[in-house]
Amino acid sequence: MIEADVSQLSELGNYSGSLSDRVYHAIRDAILSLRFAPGVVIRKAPICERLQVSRSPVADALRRLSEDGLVDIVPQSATRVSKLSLRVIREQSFLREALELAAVARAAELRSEQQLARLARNMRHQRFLVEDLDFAEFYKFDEEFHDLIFECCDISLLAPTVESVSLQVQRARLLLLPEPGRTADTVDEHDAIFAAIREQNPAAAVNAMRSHLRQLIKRLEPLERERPEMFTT
Amino acid sequence: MIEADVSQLSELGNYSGSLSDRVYHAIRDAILSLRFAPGVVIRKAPICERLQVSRSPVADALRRLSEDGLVDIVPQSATRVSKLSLRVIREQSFLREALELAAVARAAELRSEQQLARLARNMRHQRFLVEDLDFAEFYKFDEEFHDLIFECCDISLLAPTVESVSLQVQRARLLLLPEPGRTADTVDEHDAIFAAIREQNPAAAVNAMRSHLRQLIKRLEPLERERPEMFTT
DNA sequence: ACTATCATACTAACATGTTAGTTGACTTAA
DNA sequence: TTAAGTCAACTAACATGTTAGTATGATAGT
Repeated sequence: MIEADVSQLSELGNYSGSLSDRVYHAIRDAILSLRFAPGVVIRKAPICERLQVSRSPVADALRRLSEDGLVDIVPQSATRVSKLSLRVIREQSFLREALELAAVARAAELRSEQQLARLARNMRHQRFLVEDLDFAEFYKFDEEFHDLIFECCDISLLAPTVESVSLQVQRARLLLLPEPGRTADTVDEHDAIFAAIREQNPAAAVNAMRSHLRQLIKRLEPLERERPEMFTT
Repeated sequence: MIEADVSQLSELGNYSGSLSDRVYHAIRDAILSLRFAPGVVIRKAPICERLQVSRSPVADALRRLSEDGLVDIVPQSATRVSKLSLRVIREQSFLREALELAAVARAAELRSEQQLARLARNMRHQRFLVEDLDFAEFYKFDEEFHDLIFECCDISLLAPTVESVSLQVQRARLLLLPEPGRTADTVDEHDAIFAAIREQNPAAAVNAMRSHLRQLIKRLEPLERERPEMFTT
C-alpha cells in the first residue's frame, strides 16, 4: 500500500494546453519514467496540493490515464499505477509489429525521393547522436524515423494511435535502456531498414523491420524474473 | 449550426456501470447510429435535462468521446459531432487490415481443434441469421467471428483496441448496410477465411481476409459524393 | 453601405460542496 | 484464537457554483 511520491511530478509550466492537459502529461511522464512505480497508490489530494490545482483537472487526468491503461481506478475506493503485464506488452507488440511491417512494405514501394531524403537526413542525425551518447535526443530521432515511414505511406494520423497503444511497451523499454551498445545496434538496424526502402525492396524492408522490433520482446522476457514486483502475477 | 436532437438518446436504464459510463454509451450509440448527425452541435444543458443528470457525467462523457474522435470540442466555445473523413477512415482501415491479416495468418497456423470448432459454430449461426434476415443479430456474430480469430492467436485484449480505433469506420458502415445481398456476400467471404484456417493455409487465409476487408473501402468511396454534408471538406 | 469596436450572452473549464460506496480496523462472540 | 459483525475514515463519483474565453450582433464612425 505504498503511496506515490508527488514531489516527483514536474511543474506544470513545462507543459502546454488546458490545465487538465498539463496535469495529465505531468502524471503520465511520471508513470512512463517509472518515477511513479507500478503498483503504488495515487491520491488526489497530495497532487492537488503539489500542482496547486483543484480536484477537477486531476480527476479528469486520472480518468484519461485509466483509459490509456496506465492507472487502475477502483470505484469509490482507490487509484493506483498499473503494473506491467507481459501479456499486455506481448499483445501490444503484436499490433505494433503488424502495423509497422505493413507500413514499411508500402513505404518501400511508394516512397518519393523527397521522403527518402528526409529519412537519410534522420539517419545522419542518429549516427551523430549515438557517437555523442546523447540518448534523450537519440530517442526523439528514433521515434521520428518510424513516423517518417508512416508518412511515406500516408498514414501519419496513426502515429499518435500507435503511440497510445504502446504505452506499456514504452514503460518497459525504459528498464532496458541501460544495456550497453544497444543504441549503436539500433542505428545499424534502422540502417538496414533504410537501405531496403532506398532500394525499393519491400521484402527486405519487412525482414529488417521485423528483426528490429523483435529485439524488444526478446530482451524484455528475462526482465520479469529480475523485477517481479513490477509485474502482475 | 443545427443542434442535436436529445430525444434521440436512449434511457440510461439500457446501460450499466457508473453514471458517466451510461451517459457515454448513450451518446456514443446516438452518434454511431447517426441519430446524432455528423456536424451538429451538442449542448450539455439539454442532455442533462433529458437524462436527468448533472453536468459532471455529461462533461466526462463528452471528453471521452472527443478522445475517440467522435466529437470535436472547441475550448470555451462549442462541442459538435465530428464529421466523417475519408482520410481518417482510410488510415483506420489500414491499421485494421494490417492487424487482421497478421492475426489470420497466425490463426491459420496455430488454431486448436477446439478453436476451429467454435469458428465452425459461429459460421453456422451466421448462415442461419442471414436466411432469417436478422441483420442486428448477424452483426453480432460478424464481430464475434473476428474476435474468435484474435483468440486463436492469443491477442484477445486487442479486440476492444481495434474497435475503438475503427469507430469512424463503424459509423460509415451503417451508411452501406441497406445494400441488398451484402450480408450474403459477407458470409461467403467469411466462409473462405474459415476454410483457409481449417486447412491451415496461412497464405490463402490472408488473401481471403484481404479481399473481405477491402470490400468496405471500395464501397465507401462513392459515398462521399452521395452524402457530402457528412464529410469534412 | 461598410467596417471596426464594444457589449452581451453563451460556452467549456475549473473550483468546491455533497453523496454514497469501499476498506480496514476494532470489537465481540463462539 | 478466530470468525463475524460493526463502525469510522477515506475514496471516487456526482452536483453545482464560479471563472474566463469565444462568438455574435448591435452600434458608431467612416
